[in-house]
Amino acid sequence: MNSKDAVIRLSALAHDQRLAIFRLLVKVGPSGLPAGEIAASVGAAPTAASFHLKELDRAGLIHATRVGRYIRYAVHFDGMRKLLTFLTEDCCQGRPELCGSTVKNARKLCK
Amino acid sequence: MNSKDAVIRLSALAHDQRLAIFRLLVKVGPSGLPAGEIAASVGAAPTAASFHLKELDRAGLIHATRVGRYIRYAVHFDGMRKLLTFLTEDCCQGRPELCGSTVKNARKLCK
DNA sequence: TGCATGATTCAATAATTCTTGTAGTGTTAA
DNA sequence: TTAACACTACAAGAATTATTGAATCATGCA
Repeated sequence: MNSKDAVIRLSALAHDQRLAIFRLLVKVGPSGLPAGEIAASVGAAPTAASFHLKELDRAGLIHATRVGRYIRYAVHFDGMRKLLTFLTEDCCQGRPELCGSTVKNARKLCK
Repeated sequence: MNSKDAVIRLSALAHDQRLAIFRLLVKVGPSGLPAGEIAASVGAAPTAASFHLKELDRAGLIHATRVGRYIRYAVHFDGMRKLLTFLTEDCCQGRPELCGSTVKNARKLCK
């Protein structure tokens, strides 16, 4: 994970509908959802949803799998994890007591 | 933490120099650094650094404190934590085993 | 007060990203 | 093979964001 990839991922998430799509897929888990269902859930036109799904895919945050005439999208958990790790790397010079409640709460992620 | 705030924070981080500033401040911890030192560290002009610091501040990711004629910036750890939590909320419907290595590794955040 | 230093604000241009509609591709089933 | 469906690709105008230098503000000290 380098800075350029992180910026691409953060840019992908820095959009209302894309963030909603990402969070929806995080909730759903590895099984994912077809594009049409995603579009309906976040209230986006199919053409817009397709565009945003492509952006998230390109950023390495989700991945697509064709199943018959549907295309299912699911979160790319490793891509998400690497981004989160990159953001907090070497936090407080490895002295977690300096972060206050950050450590304790970060441990609750995806609990 | 709502979607709009999250998008503002993600947009703030989705920039090469701002991401570098943020990660630098995460490493440094609560004591922070003066604006000039931050600018020099990330190779930005003072005027550009000031602009980016303001963006990060406005997003609630860092905060400023004047100390004599210096202005020190430090990470706003609670703002960072809330963003990370928002991104992974209700992950896999509360069934962490579905995430694979995500849980285990998320726990290493800010270790 | 007057000056040097650290940092910010402003304004104009350049660059990127968003939005929307239309056309097109791939797949299923009659 | 033809029709219907799910989804994607492309293009153009609109809107937002980045960059830069000059001017300005705030503080400390002689």
